[in-house]
Amino acid sequence: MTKNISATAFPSHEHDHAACIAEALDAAQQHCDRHGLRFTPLRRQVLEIVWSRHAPIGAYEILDELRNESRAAAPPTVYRALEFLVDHGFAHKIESLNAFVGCDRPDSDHVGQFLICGECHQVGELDDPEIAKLIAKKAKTVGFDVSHQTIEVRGLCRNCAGERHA
Amino acid sequence: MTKNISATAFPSHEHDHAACIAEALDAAQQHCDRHGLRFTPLRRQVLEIVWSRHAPIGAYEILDELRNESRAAAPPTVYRALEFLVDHGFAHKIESLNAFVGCDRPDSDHVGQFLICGECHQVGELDDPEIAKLIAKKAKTVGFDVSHQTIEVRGLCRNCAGERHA
DNA sequence: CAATATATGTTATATTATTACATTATCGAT
DNA sequence: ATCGATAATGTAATAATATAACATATATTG
Repeated sequence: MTKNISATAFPSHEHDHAACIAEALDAAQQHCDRHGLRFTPLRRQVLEIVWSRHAPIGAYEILDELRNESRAAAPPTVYRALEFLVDHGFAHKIESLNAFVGCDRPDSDHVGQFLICGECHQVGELDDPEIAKLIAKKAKTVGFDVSHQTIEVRGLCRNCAGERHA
Repeated sequence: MTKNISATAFPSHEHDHAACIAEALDAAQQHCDRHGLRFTPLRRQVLEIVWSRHAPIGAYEILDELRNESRAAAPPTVYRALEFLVDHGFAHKIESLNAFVGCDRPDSDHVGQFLICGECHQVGELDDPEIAKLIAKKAKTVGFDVSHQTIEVRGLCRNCAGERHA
């Protein structure tokens, strides 16, 4: 049984946030080095902003952050960086929120299966091949050939469910 | 084995379009009658526009249609009608397209599992409880309690696959 | 170092969605 | 029937999200 949720999903409130951001940036850096991709200062900065919150962040919030960090920025600045990050698996877009989350497994060519907590708004990522396969199989029964899946699930995460009962 | 894709999904190019719209409108009317909902002329008109295309339609395209049909209309006109239609299951929003499709099974409290053809842009709706259950089960393994699922799948429908080979 | 390709800056605008408030239509009780 | 309450629609303004088009700068390659 492989671990099927990322380590950073629904972290406890006490987790070492700085360290987990650093890890994600390192992973991205290494991936880019290995694949001849240009992890430019802008792209790194945007990824850092995305990771600085363990929850989806909108493009215009990122834009505000960039400007706070005194970088010249306009919407295309952000959207282009996000396009790079999403294309290479460093981040995902959550369609139902028009917002973006970091992904710490750039290597795996996974379908993102996102668990979005309605309480803390954090997002966990399942990467379960069984789900993907079942959907592809069911689609096939009606003659549909799947190329990409968008799966976004709302609900309550373990941390928040615990707090409700406390 | 229950039929798990709606009759109107990926209809052949020769299907009786007028009849299938009429059916959907009738079904909506009956559902509203039975549940004390007000199927007003505006709501009917918007639903008819949504159904007039077997593919997702954007709110502003609906707005244009309404104006063509010489009804006073502004964005809230459309969004409010859509809210009603979506709330009661007569239509669904496709999050990844910011667009809306008709649903011909208002009664069933189903999760929509949408098959979006990249070629003809039509949308089929799976309503497969196995998929929904598997996702809920997998989420549970990481302590996540599911309340709603958004599932949107891209690919190629049977009709279009056939035409490619023809 | 020149030529090319890639990335970013900048302005403008397109697209999608909501807020706020006025008006009209419908429903229920008298 | 009509009054009052509720729900639906009209209307104007604006917010939020995303892209197009073109200029400039930075990196890569020969």
